[in-house]
Amino acid sequence: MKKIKDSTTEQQILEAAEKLFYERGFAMTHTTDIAREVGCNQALVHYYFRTKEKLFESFFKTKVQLFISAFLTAGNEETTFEGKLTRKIEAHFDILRKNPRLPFLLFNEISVNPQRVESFRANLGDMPQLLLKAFDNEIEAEAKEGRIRRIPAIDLILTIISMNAIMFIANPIIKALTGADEKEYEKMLGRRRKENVDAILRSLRP
Amino acid sequence: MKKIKDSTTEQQILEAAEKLFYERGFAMTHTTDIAREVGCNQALVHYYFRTKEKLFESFFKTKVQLFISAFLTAGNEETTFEGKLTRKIEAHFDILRKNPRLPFLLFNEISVNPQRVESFRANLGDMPQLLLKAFDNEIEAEAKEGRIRRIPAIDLILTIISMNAIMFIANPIIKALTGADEKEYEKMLGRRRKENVDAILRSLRP
DNA sequence: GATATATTTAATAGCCCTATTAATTACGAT
DNA sequence: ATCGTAATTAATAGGGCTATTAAATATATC
Repeated sequence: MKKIKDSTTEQQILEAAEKLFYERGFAMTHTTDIAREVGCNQALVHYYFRTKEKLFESFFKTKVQLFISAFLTAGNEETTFEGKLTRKIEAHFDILRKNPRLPFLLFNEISVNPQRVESFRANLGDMPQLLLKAFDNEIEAEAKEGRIRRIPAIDLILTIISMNAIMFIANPIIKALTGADEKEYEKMLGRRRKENVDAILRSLRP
Repeated sequence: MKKIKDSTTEQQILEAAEKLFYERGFAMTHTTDIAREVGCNQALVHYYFRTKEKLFESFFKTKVQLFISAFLTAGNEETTFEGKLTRKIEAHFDILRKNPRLPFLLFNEISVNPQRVESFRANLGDMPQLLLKAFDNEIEAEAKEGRIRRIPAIDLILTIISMNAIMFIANPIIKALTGADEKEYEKMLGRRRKENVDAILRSLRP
């Protein structure tokens, strides 16, 4: 009666949708494109996901969680503040490297369609506020020891996100400005990963 | 025979287009929307600009120049490296504040439609390369004096762009994460403007 | 193997969007 | 006032996209 295992088709559709949403965003990805990508009939896309909007959301939600969780999990095994922070920055960078189009899509779709912030908020609850408070405390403790200057946690987080994300968001512009090809760009990425950690740690010195 | 002065209509269309392109991007802005915004017939949009694509380009070009020129003009009256850099960072931030949707649209449209990089490149020629080289020299001179550490100019510029732009690109997400309203957000912006200069200068210390 | 259910397809309704065309009005020059 | 050009409009062709429907095929269950 019931499907035991996800037949591969539904999964395929989701994957094709992911690829195309990444490449073109929501508005410019059509259900016909998705079907063509999978090699199935366009009606199937609607059969499984009803509407394009619902398909997008089911893709979007999992990605939002992925994007956020980088900060939460990484670096907790480290003992020093500097060690923890370094690992968090690196982990964030690495997840972006694996999903280079993700930050862009995130910012884009939320901008164009502000209601999506709700799905965002619903997924996270008040975790952000708690996280910020905890982070503020850590900073305060470290500052009390005189090892770093005081800075609001939100500013530090924004700095990390922005410095890491820019390489992926601005990828085509950077290539155009610098004339770098794909290979050189990869090298830049490796350098930038170190540079970001370095610059951020320096910027925190008292 | 010839139009002496741009009749206001063409200008109005361009302005309405600008507003809507900022709000919704290219794909989701329709010529009918633009006409409605202006209060004119939709055919007029095509009468003046032929196609939606051409209309977009004529808006896009001027904006690209605006975006770039911030770096070139600002701070040249200052004498010290630190003074110059500070002014450049601030000027860049201020231009973004006046055009909060600009970086986003820039990144977005170039991502979705990579051919636009050409219009980008055509507008700028090899200015970027020259600029980078000049900046590299300034950094080297300053580093030789022991006042800052060595860093590739491209990294420094990317840091500036990313740290400044993030507040505008991620506006809705930041509001969602922090729960800030418009007023609080404005305050954050003011603080962030200072913080960016501060953090960047610190990150350069030897 | 018969029957029920799940999957897939073909066809299409209905909508909205871009761009064009042909007709109308406004306006400047002589 | 008239003629010519510019500006504007109404109407619509033509195309593409989403979503639905009804029919066909595959798959599981008994």
